[in-house]
Amino acid sequence: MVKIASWNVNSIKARLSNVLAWIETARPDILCLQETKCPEADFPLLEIKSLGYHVEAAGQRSYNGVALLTREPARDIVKGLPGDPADEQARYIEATVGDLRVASIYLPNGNPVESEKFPYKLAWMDRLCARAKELLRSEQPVILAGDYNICPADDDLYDPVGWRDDALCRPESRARFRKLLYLGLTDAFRALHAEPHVYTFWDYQAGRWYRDEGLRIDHLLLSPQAADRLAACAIDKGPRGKDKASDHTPIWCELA
DNA sequence: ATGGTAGCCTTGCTA
Repeated sequence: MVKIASWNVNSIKARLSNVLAWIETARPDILCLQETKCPEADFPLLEIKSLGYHVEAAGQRSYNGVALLTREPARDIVKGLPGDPADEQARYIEATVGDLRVASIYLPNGNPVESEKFPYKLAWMDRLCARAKELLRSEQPVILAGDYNICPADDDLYDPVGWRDDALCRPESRARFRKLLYLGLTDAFRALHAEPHVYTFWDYQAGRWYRDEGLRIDHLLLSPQAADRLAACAIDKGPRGKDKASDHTPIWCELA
């Protein structure tokens, strides 16, 4: 059994003690991080390596940043989503770990939709779709894990009407997420859990956590060869309730 | 109620 988790930590430096504590209890084989918010040279390697993990990171100052924490060394690392050499935002890292090809994805938020940020999001999703096609052609187990900044359906958030025109819920965004599924990828959480209103993100503002008013925007997408092995998938709400919490909480799955 | 919070270092921007 291999356990793969994804967590938007909203700064690895600010979250280090929470992350270390979660790793010690959850013991994932692979942990995909997003919004690390630091260049690779500043990544807190010692503390993570002392828990028995290898670190591969793609970062930049202040914004974005992704990483792969793995118990086995990662091989054949790709940093940056292929398809646009001019894109300098640190939102994608991909590697082979054991027999699994895994990516940590921080998909652009896209708000406000009137700005250039929304077309950037949609174009980024088109590039992700192209990359997913390539990976699926390998017929290997693949897991695309991360903060997709996409709320797939109205029962994946607390207020569908209020969020209707948000970049996380817009039809253009949801259509591109469905396109990933139509390629043959499986939403691991939805494959095993039908219940509505289960979330991975609760805004810091307006008491959203205390009211359980959140969104399901962090996803584990599996190729058929990975989905065949899917044994469990869960959202661990524990870390969201801790002091100095990220606004996201980890989602994990186990493959037989 | 045009609010509210968190993290970065840019005392505004991103989310």
